[in-house]
Amino acid sequence: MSEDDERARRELALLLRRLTVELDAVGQRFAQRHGLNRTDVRALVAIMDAARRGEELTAGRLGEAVELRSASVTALVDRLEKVGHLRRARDAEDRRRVVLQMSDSAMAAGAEHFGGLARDLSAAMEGYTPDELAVVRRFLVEMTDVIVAHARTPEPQE
Amino acid sequence: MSEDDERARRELALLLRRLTVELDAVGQRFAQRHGLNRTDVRALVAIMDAARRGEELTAGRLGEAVELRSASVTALVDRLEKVGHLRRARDAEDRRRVVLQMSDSAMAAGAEHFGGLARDLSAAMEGYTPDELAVVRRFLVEMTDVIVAHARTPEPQE
DNA sequence: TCGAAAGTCTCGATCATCGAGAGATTAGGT
DNA sequence: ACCTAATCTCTCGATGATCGAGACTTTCGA
Repeated sequence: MSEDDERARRELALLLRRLTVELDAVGQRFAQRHGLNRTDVRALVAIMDAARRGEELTAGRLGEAVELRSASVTALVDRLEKVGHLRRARDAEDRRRVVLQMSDSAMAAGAEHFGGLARDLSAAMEGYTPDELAVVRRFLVEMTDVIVAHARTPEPQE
Repeated sequence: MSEDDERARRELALLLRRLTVELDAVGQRFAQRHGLNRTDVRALVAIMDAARRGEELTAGRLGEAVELRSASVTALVDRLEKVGHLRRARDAEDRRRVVLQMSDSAMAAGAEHFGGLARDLSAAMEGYTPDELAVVRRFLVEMTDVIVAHARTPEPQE
């Protein structure tokens, strides 16, 4: 393997990092625009993702999704409910549970912001052949696997 | 364009998001392992990046890098200095400035954690031809451009 | 039916961040 | 050489996000 190859691979790794930074900034922008913080946005996204799967999140499941303790979830839901982005509803089947229902306006705002990005990304992908997209797909899957291994694996001892 | 193409593109967008989530988790893991928070890690990474460019960061520039006000930077540097990850030094040329010098141990820990990931990513990229990597590179650059446009652009009015 | 478990909430404490402003140093115009 | 304005960092007090401990309600299982 040549040094140029090595440099090219290093550059790709940096591109991946840059992409994550900028994608984070998209959420950050949504947060600022709506007077929310990072956690609030993550929560709304988690609820939207669940809704797209046809599920409703309970407070507890939301806490798992955004990695917060129950006390913090209560405060989080209080914040979002106060500004009208969602409302609590007792689960009829298990009255201990609180299911979170996103308001139509919040759902629309989220779709506007993040859906618009998805559209633009999809449009930009039209400049690639199916074979090229397949290569990209394989690349992203493999890199994600490597990253996941690093995020979950114990520090190597040497 | 077929529906399969559309679905493939949507899946790629989701893969990009998943990758960012997992890459974030890598930093999160470093934070937990060293008793730091997200901001602290971002700060150390910024200082390491600068060091790789042969620069030293001042308190003010670090604040720009991690988007904190000066009061918060002072607190941040206090935290990192207290645990020995860096030390303050007055800039000899401009004595208003405080230059931040990362300790060798912190630098080593960062290189271990993030450098290891970079190595593994690079190794995983050996399974691709130069042409394939060129396609991936073009893809990442273009997608990042689209994302940046979305992070900086005003909301479209419709 | 009764005790344990699950789900959420309340309360008080802790910590990260900020705005306002102080203090020190440098830059620029005269 | 001055003097003012600008720059850089820090201090202080306030605000807000998060947490642990524990209370309360509801469900589950023996």
